[in-house]
Amino acid sequence: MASSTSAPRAFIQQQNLVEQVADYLTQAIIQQHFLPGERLSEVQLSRDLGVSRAPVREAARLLESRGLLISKPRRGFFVRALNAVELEDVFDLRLCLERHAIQRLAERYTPEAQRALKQQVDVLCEAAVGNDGTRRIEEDLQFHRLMLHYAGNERLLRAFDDLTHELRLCITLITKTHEAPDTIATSHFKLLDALDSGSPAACREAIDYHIGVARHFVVKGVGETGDSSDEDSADEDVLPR
Amino acid sequence: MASSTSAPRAFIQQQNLVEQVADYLTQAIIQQHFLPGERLSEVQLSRDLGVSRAPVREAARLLESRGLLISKPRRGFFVRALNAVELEDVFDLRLCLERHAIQRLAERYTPEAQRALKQQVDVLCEAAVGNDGTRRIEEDLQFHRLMLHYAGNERLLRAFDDLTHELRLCITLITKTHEAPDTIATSHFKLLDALDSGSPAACREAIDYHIGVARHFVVKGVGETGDSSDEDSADEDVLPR
DNA sequence: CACGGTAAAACTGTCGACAGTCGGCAATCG
DNA sequence: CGATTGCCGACTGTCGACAGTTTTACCGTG
Repeated sequence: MASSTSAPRAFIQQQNLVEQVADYLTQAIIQQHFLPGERLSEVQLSRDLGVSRAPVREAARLLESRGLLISKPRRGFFVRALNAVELEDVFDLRLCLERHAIQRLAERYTPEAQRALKQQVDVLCEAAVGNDGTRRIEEDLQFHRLMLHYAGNERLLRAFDDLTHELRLCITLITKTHEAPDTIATSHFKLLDALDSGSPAACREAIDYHIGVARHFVVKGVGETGDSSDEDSADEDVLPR
Repeated sequence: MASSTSAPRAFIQQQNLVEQVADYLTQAIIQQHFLPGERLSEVQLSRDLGVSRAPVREAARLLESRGLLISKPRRGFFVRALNAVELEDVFDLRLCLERHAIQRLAERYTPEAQRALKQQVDVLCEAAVGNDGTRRIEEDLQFHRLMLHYAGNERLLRAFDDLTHELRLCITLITKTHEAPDTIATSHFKLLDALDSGSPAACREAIDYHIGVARHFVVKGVGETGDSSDEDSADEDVLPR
């Protein structure tokens, strides 16, 4: 993380530097090369990546909007650290979005969507038996992303993507305490069955159960491994306008 | 804990240039000083505002994340233009968020929340009889923001705030075709009554009706005044990962 | 007169540099 | 010995400048 004499990424020469830096930072944060609460030095990063500070700053702003970083004035950018409450809020919002999405999807459940979702469940099951925890999570998220996609609301999908970025903040926690392979499979098959049935109530019940299980595992992981870091400012949110 | 007033917030020093430029740009876009689809020249803006291009670029990135601008590589930043479908999506997501919020709020409807909401409805009614269309919209949004706030999910509130930024893109359309004052009042009183009743079904019905009316007026406004602008690229969304 | 090509102008992406500010450390005082 | 104050280093915020690219305007040609 600090004092990286090692050349991190040599292939910084393809498209927008900003997006490349943003991708690098995202991966580095997800893989915990930068720990939650850690401060990111702009000059350090620009030196390591061999670019100027301007792209680094703009990429950091991008990640800030995605909830991966937070900026303190005159202090710099810090890796976001989710506490238990914030994590609960994330899962509550996810429940909100996916409930809505599965209802919309049930209204317009095309054979194409059905095929794509089934295929993704197969991929997920294949990944579930492997020991690559990160890939398991990614395929899981991809299934849900497909649901949101076929729900037919681009804006809803964007809100979900924003949320998954934050979810990836604690992806290492999830990989350690994830469900068993067969649990994952049955849990997703239930979603497919509910969609096939076309019953809104069944869909809602299935998604509620599904998110509830995921939330349970993540919260358990946070509780075991330790929560977020510093709580420097105990400022109560006095309803900003 | 000496001072009970607890105002350690030292406003003495204005914020950084980035936020100032962002605020200026936001207001300029809302007030249609920059038309939808119009390109924003960085050098022009920096000259006009008397700052360098760096803060302008960072502010533009910020607004891009809020959905007010879109950036095309090597082309620059353009004012976002919502077409009819995107607007429908925005209202669908708003319905999703507010349905969830009012359910959560009903579960924890404190006297404080009740008082604040009632007060805001009074303010809104007062604004509704005036002829300041923009303020009417802002007070309306503020009421809904209060609902989201007292729902107790910070992340949900942030998603709502992101959405309102996009809603403000076509605020001038809304001001022209907004509802009558008494309609606004009764519509919001129904929400309060539903919350007072504590019935989830009543809350859902009230918010569905409420959002539906708002959506109707906005879509009508778009249909009358004209939709979005250029559709240069007819790229079909091929399910990006 | 329409059209295509070329060159100039303008603009974005990126860089290095300077100034103001913040945090930490040490010297001084009670 | 502990607390306070001044200083120093490091860093962020901001700026002007350069290179590559896109747009535009002009000119020549069919």
